[in-house]
Amino acid sequence: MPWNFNDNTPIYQQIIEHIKLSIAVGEYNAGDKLLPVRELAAEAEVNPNTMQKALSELERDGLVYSQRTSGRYITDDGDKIIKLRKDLAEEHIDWFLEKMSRLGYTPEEAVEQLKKHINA
Amino acid sequence: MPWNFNDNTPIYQQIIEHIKLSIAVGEYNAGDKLLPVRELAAEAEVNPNTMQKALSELERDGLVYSQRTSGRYITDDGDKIIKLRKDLAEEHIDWFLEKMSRLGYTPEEAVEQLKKHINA
DNA sequence: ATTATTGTATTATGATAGTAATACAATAAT
DNA sequence: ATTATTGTATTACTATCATAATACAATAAT
Repeated sequence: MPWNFNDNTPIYQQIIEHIKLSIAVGEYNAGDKLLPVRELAAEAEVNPNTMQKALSELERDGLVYSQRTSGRYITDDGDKIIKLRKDLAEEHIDWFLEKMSRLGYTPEEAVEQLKKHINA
Repeated sequence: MPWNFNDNTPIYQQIIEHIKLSIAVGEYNAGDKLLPVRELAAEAEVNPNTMQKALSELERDGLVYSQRTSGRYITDDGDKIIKLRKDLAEEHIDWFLEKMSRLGYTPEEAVEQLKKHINA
């Protein structure tokens, strides 16, 4: 699968988001083994260093961990994954309400606009 | 007023958003005269070129126009300003639904989560 | 014990983007 | 006509990023 990047954001950050999302929606499960950095890099068609950079950050977040030569794994903590999805949703919600608020919409009005948009 | 910037996004883009927002919510009115680039730059504490770059883009969007030495003005087209606010809201809605969709939430579920968040 | 596979670290290079410094151009004001 | 004020253009500096090439480190597999 050729990963899809846009030009505005650094690739390594897009990789981070991509993998986070994959974890959050269950494309990876707790404890799953990841492909080696070099293979992931080949698959995404980026330099191994770029992939490594992204993975390192995911490791700092505790979403993956690596075992020296055995490979790299998704966290074994299933709750963490559930929390991840909730946190991401929460972020989007906060962001949306914040933006709408700055435009002068109350939370209730924001919901209203959202509904209107969906039923159209 | 010291403008408030974060570090992730280019300053000139943040300026664009800032001014767009000011126009959209009526802090500027159609036809209003803007301060000179240099003064705006001083006020925002950025380099004049950075301010200029932002203003140029707003000009391409037709939200402001400049008259050689007399200065720079907000568009005279009031409808355009009304449309701007709607468009911005629309953008945020689309963005929100898109992000939630990728997390596996249907539009209806997204609304539900949003409501839940507000009543908490 | 040796080898292959994996992650990690180092250093360098080229490209791009953002910012900055400065000079130029046009015209309103005097 | 001159000057001050404004927008605009040019050029250069700097930081970040992506890539690349290589080397190193650890351990599972043999």
